[in-house]
Amino acid sequence: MTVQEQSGRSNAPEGEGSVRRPRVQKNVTRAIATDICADVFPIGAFLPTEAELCLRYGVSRTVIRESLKILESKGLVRGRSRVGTVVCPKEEWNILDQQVLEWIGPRIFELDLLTCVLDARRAIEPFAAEFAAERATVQEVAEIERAWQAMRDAEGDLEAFTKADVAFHAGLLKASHNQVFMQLASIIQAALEFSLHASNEAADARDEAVEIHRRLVEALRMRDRAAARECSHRMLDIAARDIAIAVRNHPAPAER
Amino acid sequence: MTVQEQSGRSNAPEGEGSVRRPRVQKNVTRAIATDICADVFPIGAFLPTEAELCLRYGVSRTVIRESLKILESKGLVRGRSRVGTVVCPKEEWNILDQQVLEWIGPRIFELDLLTCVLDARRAIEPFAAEFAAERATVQEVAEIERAWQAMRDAEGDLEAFTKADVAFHAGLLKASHNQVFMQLASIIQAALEFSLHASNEAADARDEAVEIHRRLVEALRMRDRAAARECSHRMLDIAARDIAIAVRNHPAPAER
DNA sequence: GATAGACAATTCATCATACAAAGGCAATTG
DNA sequence: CAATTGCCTTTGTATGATGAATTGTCTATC
Repeated sequence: MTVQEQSGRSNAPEGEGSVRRPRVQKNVTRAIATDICADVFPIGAFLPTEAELCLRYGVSRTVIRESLKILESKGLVRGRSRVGTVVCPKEEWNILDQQVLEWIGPRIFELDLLTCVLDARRAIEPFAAEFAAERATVQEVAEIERAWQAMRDAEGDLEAFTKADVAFHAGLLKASHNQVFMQLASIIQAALEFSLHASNEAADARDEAVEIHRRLVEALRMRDRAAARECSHRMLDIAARDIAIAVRNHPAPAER
Repeated sequence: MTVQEQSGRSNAPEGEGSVRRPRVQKNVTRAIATDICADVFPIGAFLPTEAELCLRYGVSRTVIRESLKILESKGLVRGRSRVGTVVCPKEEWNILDQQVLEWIGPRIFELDLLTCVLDARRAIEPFAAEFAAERATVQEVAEIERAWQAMRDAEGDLEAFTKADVAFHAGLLKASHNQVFMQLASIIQAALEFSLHASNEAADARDEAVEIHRRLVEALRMRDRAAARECSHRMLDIAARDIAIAVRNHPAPAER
């Protein structure tokens, strides 16, 4: 199936002799990227030549080349003149990049990323909470509190709860006013989305999480750095439980 | 000046009627990026049209477009169909990306990044040191020790000392076996390169740094997590002094 | 038979051109 | 004056040609 067919807007009447040219760049990039993640193009292997890729995805070389440039800039592939384009080892992938994480999707489980991210969160979030307690604006605190309210009101809606929790932590990182921490929001979001779904089904676990999140908001408002740090720690202990459950419920990585 | 002239390899004899076509993609991308960083194209402003960019940099639209795609994928610009390409606010830049940091270069001082990175290092490196003490292979410890030796033997050579120090910390992050920490190596490197030059001129300060780095290597070898963490903390206190000096010696950011 | 140099084949890199699509703007029209 | 419509501009896509460079082959020589 070509990418034009994927993008579901080929319903305009095909004018006689006129060629339809839908916008396909994003689709092609995603298609190649997900094919790489799905081992259609395995690590270390050469991608097909540009000409072959044109046929496979049904687009011109222009689109293929621009897609490859994007993938290369994110570390997924490396193009060598005259030789071809090879898929880079996963260590070189820009896993902190939002788009890359979207392309990886649920395969995040196979990359051992969840535990890495949890460890990183243990290092970062307590610090971020302290900074936020010190430097967050009232607007930022209010935004975080809105996210907390959404968590509280989510009731049984797991989707809404996850979304609110993600917003909470993203808001906290933003309120830390540290540019490095902020950049980590995307990977923490991805990790949360894929670990929360698996757990958080027990109502009492959710209640416990909501309560500790509330205490953190309060600490921010009181500008109490120590309390904020403590809340963050407790929060991560809960998250650790969730992730353990999520990982257990998934097929073992079976890494090489 | 066009980009062809910048790349200093236009010395082949110009065959009659034959057109020289040097590889210019990287140069053009860097040129546009550094122009953005240098406020030639200010934040929020529109870039010139693709046609104008072709003239300005003396390359074809193909090259311009592929460059813009790369910049867009790193968050520096956002292209809107049929409207133009605008320079994104700095918060959206992918400052953890190696290339972006190279483009920013010494302007890292103007972005308040050094203190951000120091705070991030305070959060991360002690953790990374603990993990490294636990999980580093003997080869990794040996590599870190080689970096330490290079620091010790650098004597007055500031360039060599900085390079060795960068290698030391990159090796430590790698030895933590945490993919998130590893991805932060590039920004820590950039921060080190630009802060070490400014300080480290006093020989006794260097000696103190060398000594604490030695103790960390020892802790790794003994698999002593607590000692590794402690060394990392002490190291960062020294780094904090260096950065304070570096920032003081530079023109005030004069942020908007 | 082994090695070195020349050569051809392959594939990426760049250029140039053409046209389609759609946002913005202004003239037109009610 | 407001809404519609059509033109202009600019980006998005397609295509063909050619330069450049790496890889492997082929041949000549020892």
